[in-house]
Amino acid sequence: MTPLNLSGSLRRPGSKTGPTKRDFTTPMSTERYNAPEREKHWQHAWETGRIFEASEDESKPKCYVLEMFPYPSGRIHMGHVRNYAMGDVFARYKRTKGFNVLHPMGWDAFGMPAENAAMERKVHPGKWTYANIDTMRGQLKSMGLSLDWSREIATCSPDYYQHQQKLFLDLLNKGIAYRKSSKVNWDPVDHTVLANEQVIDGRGWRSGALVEQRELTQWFFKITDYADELLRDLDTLTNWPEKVRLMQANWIGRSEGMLIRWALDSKTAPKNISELEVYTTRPDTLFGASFLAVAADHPIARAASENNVKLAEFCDECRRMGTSVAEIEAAEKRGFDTGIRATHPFDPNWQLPVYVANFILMDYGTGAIFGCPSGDQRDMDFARRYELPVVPVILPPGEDAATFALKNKAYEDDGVMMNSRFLDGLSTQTAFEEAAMRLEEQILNGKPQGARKVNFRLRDWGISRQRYWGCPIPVVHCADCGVVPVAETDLPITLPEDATFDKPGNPLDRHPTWKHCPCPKCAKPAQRETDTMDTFVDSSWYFVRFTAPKSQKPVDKKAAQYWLPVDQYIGGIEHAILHLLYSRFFARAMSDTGHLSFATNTREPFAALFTQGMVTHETYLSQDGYWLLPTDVRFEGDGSTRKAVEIATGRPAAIGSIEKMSKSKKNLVDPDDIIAHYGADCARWFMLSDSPPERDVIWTEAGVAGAGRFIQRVWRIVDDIAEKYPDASLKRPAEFGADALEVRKAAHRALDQVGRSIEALRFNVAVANVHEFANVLQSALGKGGPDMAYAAREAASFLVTMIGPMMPHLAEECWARLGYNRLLANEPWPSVEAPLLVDDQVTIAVQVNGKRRDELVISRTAKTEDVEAAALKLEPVIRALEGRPVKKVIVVPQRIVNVVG
RNA sequence: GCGGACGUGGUGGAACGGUAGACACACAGGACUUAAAAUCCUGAGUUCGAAAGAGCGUGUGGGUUCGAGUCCCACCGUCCGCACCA
Repeated sequence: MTPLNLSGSLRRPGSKTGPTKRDFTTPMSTERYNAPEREKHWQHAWETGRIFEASEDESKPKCYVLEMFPYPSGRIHMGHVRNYAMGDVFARYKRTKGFNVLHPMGWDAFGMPAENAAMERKVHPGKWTYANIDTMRGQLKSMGLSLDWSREIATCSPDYYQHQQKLFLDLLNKGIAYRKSSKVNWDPVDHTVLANEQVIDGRGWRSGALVEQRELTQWFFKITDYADELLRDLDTLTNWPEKVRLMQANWIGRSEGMLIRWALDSKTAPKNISELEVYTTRPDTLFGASFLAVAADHPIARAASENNVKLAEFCDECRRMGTSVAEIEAAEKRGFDTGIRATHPFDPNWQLPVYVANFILMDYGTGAIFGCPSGDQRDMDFARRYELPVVPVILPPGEDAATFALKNKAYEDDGVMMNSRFLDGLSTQTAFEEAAMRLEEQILNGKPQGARKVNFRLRDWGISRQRYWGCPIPVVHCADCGVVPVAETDLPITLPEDATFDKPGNPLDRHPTWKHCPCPKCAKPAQRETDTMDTFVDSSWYFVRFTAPKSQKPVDKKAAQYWLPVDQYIGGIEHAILHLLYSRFFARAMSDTGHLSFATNTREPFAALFTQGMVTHETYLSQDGYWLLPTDVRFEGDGSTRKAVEIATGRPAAIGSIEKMSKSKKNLVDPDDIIAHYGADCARWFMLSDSPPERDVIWTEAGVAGAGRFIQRVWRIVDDIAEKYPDASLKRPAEFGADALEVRKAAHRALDQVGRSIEALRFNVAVANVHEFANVLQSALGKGGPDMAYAAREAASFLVTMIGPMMPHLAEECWARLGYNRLLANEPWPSVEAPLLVDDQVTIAVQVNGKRRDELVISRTAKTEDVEAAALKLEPVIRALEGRPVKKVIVVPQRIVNVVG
C-alpha cells in the first residue's frame, strides 16, 4: 500500500505559530482552517490509499449505499450536492460501524440532450457526453465523496450497453419483450415515442410539448405480467416512504371486477356481432343499469358507423378530442345512440340502448361499460343529458327506502340493495358475490356470461425511441424471416460514429449503411432495427452492474447475491413512479431470465428508499423583466427593508418567491464557486443543517456563512485541546472530577445521539446534536484538573468522529492535529459507555392539573412515594392548589408528576 | 373530482402522549479593537409587570386523557400525486 502523507496538518504539537501559553477562557488568534487547500490534501490521501474501493469481504456485514446516478448534463448542481452529501454521510458512517460498504458512482449517459447539443453545436453526442462526464467527475471528486471510482460506469459505453442488449435478447426469448402496433404518445418536439409514465399533464416529460397520439409498431416490455407482484410486494417495502408506495399502488391501479357479455338484439346489431362485453367493478348495481356505452374505437362503434354517417362523424370527433387536461376537463359527457339494443343479463325482456360515448377509453377494460346513473356520477351526468332512467339501487345507511330519492348526485358508496329483485336487502358486498355467482353460472352463446377479472391501470412499457443516442435494439428485420434476434456472438451492436444530426428524425434510420446487414437466419439482405431503447432501461439495472462492473456477463451472480439488495437508496421523489417502478420490474424480469437471484427471500432491488427534498433559492427580477443570478444582485437593509439592487445597472430589482433552483429562473448557485470559496465540507454541512432532509432546503448566503463559521469553530476547539493536551497516548484515569465527568457525559451522550440521528437519516438533528455538544465542550475548556486531559482529548476525538461522515476533510485535519498518525476514514465509531448516558439526578416537571408549576431535581431511582411527597411540598404547587384537596397524584418515574386537585 | 401529506417564534426547524420553541439563522445589547472583520458574553414566543410572578400560546372548533403540537372528528389553508379507470 502506498505510504500516506499524514503530516500535512496545519499545526503540529510544538509548532511555532501559536502562543506558548494558552488561556482557554479568552479568545486567541488561531491560524484559520484553509478548507480549499486542505480538502485537496485529504482527497489525495484517500485516493492513494484506495480506501473506498470495495470487495466481497465475507468477514463483515455488507452495506450497499447508492444515490441515483446523474445525467451528465455538463455541471453538477446543488441538488446533486445535497443528494450525494446525504448518501456520503450514510456510507461513511456505516464504514465506521464496521460494515463493508459499496458506494459506487456512474453516469446515466444516454439521452436527448446530447443529441440536441449535436444539432446545435455540431459536436458528436458521445464527445459531448464524455467531456461532461470528465467535468462532473472532477466536481464530484472535489466534494470528497467516499466513492469507489474503480467501479465507475457510463451507460453510453458499449462496455455497458452490450450487456443490456444481451438482457434484451433474453427478455425477447422469454416473451417479456415483444412488438405490437398500438396507439402511442408521440412527442412532436423530440420526434420520439413516450411511455405513459413519461407524459405529464398531456406533455412530454422532457420537451414539454403537447403529446400527440400515433399508431406505430413498437417494442414493449410486459411489465403488466408483473403488475400483481409489483403491487403486492409494495407491502414488503417498509423502509420506503409511504407516499412513494401509495403513488405506485395508484399507478398500478388494481381493480377487482367482472367481464359481462350482453346479448345484442339481432334486429338492431351490426352483422356478425351478437354480443357486447363490458368490464365492471360493480355487478351488484346491474339492476340500476340504464344504458351501455362503448369507445369510439370499439369494433361495434366502427361497425355501426359503416351505414350511419352521423355516428361516423361523432366517432371522428371523439378521436380528435385532445389529450390535454384542459380539453378533457372542458369536454362534456356526450354520447350518440347507435340504435343497437342489448338484453339485460337478468331479464330477457329488458332492453337497453348502446351508445358511443366520448368518455370511454378503448384501452381500459374492454372499451365498453354499462352505465348505472344512480351509482356513478359520470353515468348520472350522462343519463340526465340523454333523459335515461335513474333507478336507485343502493340505500345509504340511515336512509328510508320509502322516501329515498336521488336528484343529480349519484350515491357511490356502500349500503343495502333496493329495486334489485333477488338482490334486495343484501349488502353491497354480498350482492356483488350473488350477482357474480349467477353470471358465472348463466350461459350465453355456449360460455358463462360473466367471468371475474382483475384489471390494472398499468400499461406495458413501450421502450422504442426513434433516437440515435440510446442503446440499439439488437434485432434485424428480414423480409422472409420477420423479426430475427441478433446472434449473441455479434453483440454489441454499436452506434455508428458518423451519424448526422442536422435535421430532425432518427439519425440511425437515415444513416446510409448502418442499418443494412444480412439476416442472421437466412443471410439475405435485411435491415437492423433503427429504434433505440428508452434511457430508463439503462437505469433499470445499473445498480446490479455496479456489483461487478467489469464482468464479462451482464451480471456476476455471486457478486450480485453478495451485495444486493441496495441497503439504502437515495434520490428524488420525481422518480417515484418511473425509475423506481421500472427497476422493480427489471429485478424480477432479470431473475426470471436467470440473470439475477437474491440471497434473501425478495425480488426487491432497493431495501430502503429515501427521497430528499429540493434545493430552493430566492428569485430576482430586474426592472426590465429578466431574471438575475444571485451573483448579479447586492442587498441593502434587512428584514422588511431588505432590497435587492442589480449590480450592473444600479437599479432596484424585485425579490421574488423562493423556488426550486432552475436555469430558467436563474436562481442558481454554482457548487464550484461554493467549494472554491468555503470548501466542500461547508457546502455539505449547510446542506445537512436545519431543513429535514426530505423537505426542501432554502439556500441562503447567510446559512453558508454560518456553516463556514462553525467549521472554524470546530477547528479552534480541537486546536486548543491539542495544544493544551498534546499527549495522544494518555491513560484513562481511575477517577474523574465533576468537570471532567460532565464533559465525558456530554461527549458520550452526543456520540450516541449523532449516531442514532445519522442511522435514521435525520441529518438536521445530527447537526443540532453536534452544535449542542460543541457548545458544552467549548464552555468546559480551561476547567478541571489533570483528569481533564483525558476527558478533553476523548471529547475532541468524539467530536471529530461524529463530524467525520458529514465534514470528512475537516475531521481528518482535526484528527491529525490531535496527533493520531492514521486516517480517520479507517477508524471505527467509538463505543459509548452506557453508564455515562444516565444521570443520578433527574429534573422532572411538576404539574398541577396538567399545568406546569415547578420542577423537581431528585434521585433517578427515587421511589414514587418520595417523588410524590417532594412534589406536594413545593410552594408553587401548594399555591396552585389554592387549598383544594389533592384527589390524585400521577407519577411517571423520571419524567413527570401531575397533581390533580 | 379522487387519494395523500403538511400547518409550531422574525426565519429554518426540535420535541418516546409527559417542562413546547432544542439547535441554527437573523436581530439587539455588551466585551475586545484606533476602526472594521473575526471572536467571546448576554438577551429575546406574546401580553401585563420595575421585578417576583401571572395570563395566553403549536391554523380554527370540538372530543378522548391526570396530561394533547403529538391521538380522534369536523372545518379552513398550503403543497403533492392521479385524473372521464368503468
